[in-house]
Amino acid sequence: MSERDFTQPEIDSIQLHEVLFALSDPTRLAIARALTDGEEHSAGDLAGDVPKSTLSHHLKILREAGITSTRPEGMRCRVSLRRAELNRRFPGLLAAILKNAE
Amino acid sequence: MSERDFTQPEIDSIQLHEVLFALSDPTRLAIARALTDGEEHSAGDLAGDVPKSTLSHHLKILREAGITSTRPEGMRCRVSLRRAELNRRFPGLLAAILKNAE
DNA sequence: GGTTATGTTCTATATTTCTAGAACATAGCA
DNA sequence: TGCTATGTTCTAGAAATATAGAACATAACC
Repeated sequence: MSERDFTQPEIDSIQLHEVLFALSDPTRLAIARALTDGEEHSAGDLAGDVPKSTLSHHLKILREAGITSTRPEGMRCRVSLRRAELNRRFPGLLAAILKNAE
Repeated sequence: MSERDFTQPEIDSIQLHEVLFALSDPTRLAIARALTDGEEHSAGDLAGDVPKSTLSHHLKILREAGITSTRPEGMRCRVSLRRAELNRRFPGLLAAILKNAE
C-alpha cells in the first residue's frame, strides 16, 4: 500500500449516539478539546501520557465517529476537527459539548 | 426498608463525560427523548419492547448520570428530566443533544 | 391474608471496550 | 543501505457494559 488509510465516514451517515459515545471517554474528550483551536495537530502532539497504540485507538474512534479528520503528511499525520460538517449534521451539538468541556 | 431508594447525585458532582456516556446508548437516548415533553412518565410508559429488568438498568444509569429524577408514587415510579438543573450545570448541552435526537 | 401490578435487585452470560506491548509500515535523512 | 521518528495494526488480557430471566419488594385492592 502506497498510502495510509484514514477513511472517514460520510457526514450524513453518522449517528448521534456514536458521536456522544466517542466523546464520552475522558481521553477522547480531552483530544477533541485540544483540537478546538482549529489547527491541525500531529498525533504525538495530542498524546498526553498514553502509549501511542492507545492513542491511535482513540484517534480511530474519533475519526470513525466523524468527529475528526486525519491527513497523512510526511511521516506524521495531521488531525483536525470536522467542525463545520458536524455542525451541519448536528447543529450546535459540538459547540455545546466543547464549551462545557472547558 | 419502608421507602424505595432513588438517590440521585448532586448536580455539581456530575461530569460531562458521564452525561455523554449515559446518552450514547440508543435505548437511553430514546428514553430521554420521550421525557422532553416535561411530564413525569412511569417506567412502564417508557419501556419500548425491552424487558423490565433491562429498562430498570437503563433508568438507573440515566438517574446516576444526573439526567433524570425518579420519584416513587404508589406502586409506580415517576421519571422526569432534570432539565433546569442540568442546564445550569452544562448550559445548552441537553437542549443541543435532544434537539438533534429528533 | 391473598392476589395482582409495577419495578428493583440478584445472578449469570455475552459482548464491547480499554489498555498496552510487540511487530510492522512509512517517511525522511545521513 | 542503514538509522531514526512517527504511527498503525496485531494480539492478548482486563475491565466495563448490555441483556434478561428469576426472585424479591412494595403498593393497591378484594
